[in-house]
Amino acid sequence: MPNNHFKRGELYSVINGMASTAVARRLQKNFRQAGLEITIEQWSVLYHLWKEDCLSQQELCNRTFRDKPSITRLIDNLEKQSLVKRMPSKTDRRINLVCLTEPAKNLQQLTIDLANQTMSEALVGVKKEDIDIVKEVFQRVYDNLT
Amino acid sequence: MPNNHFKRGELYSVINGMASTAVARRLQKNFRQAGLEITIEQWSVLYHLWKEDCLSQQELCNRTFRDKPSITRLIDNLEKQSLVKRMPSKTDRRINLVCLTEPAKNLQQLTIDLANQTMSEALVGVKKEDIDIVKEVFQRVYDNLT
DNA sequence: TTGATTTAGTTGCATAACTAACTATATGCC
DNA sequence: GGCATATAGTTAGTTATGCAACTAAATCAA
Repeated sequence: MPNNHFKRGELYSVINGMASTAVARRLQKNFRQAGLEITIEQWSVLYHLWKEDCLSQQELCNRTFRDKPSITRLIDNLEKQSLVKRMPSKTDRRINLVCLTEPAKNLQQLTIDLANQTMSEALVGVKKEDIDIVKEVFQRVYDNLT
Repeated sequence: MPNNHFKRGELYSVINGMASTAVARRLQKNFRQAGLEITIEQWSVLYHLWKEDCLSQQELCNRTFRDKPSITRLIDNLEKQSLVKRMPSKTDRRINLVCLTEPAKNLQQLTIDLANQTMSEALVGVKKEDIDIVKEVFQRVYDNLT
């Protein structure tokens, strides 16, 4: 018997990421209000570079769950804004290392604060245990499909 | 004290809809393998029309959580594929009623089956109670932000 | 009735996604 | 060494999203 616990009307909203879309839109809005010109997608790349700088584009694909063309263009746009720089790898000439510039390094704290604030707004009235369950389910779904 | 129960590394995946993106990608793949040419976004419009045919574009905006330009273009593309037809409302000349064509009506059962099958694959090993909690959290997050 | 406001929908512009096809470099095998 | 294969990244084409500015029709109020 299939595991169809989502009713039809709800199925759709899961697939289309109703809740996560709403969170992303709010964060984008909060970025704009703070005078930040970056998109959520650009931020997600910077986010991984703040954790570990100078990753290859392929590594950014893995960590952001994006394909190669998407990363190519995100890096293009981030480079236009002088937030990252492509550096050729010294050991493998196929590889570009994507490194943060000084201005990008300075954005880290502000954007993390805005992201935390956005999640706080989103999670008002949600119990910690339930959040843990959501995280587990997300991970399980992701693992089931990849 | 802020409600930051998501740790940093997980925060991002919620905002970018890691899990729901994976589900959407799998469903798109299943559509393609079944020979269906429609996108997930187009399907989400058809989905609401199967529940209730001949909705206005504004009503489709509300039900699919999309803005007006997005719906305009989704309808444009669905019309190109002869899956829907814009019909002028008889009582309000500003309104287009978006109605299903016969070919679109025939797609309903197949796509619902594929969607259910996809959700089954995604939800292997996930408890029904946990799914209910996810749904509640999603709704709460959505309500908090809109 | 007319003039302001609201509502429904469209268009233009920028960014981003996926697929497929491509180039260039590295690796592995004979 | 030389050829097949795998890996890193780019480009082109289509679809979709968000925002701002726009047109047309309906509504509301003086």
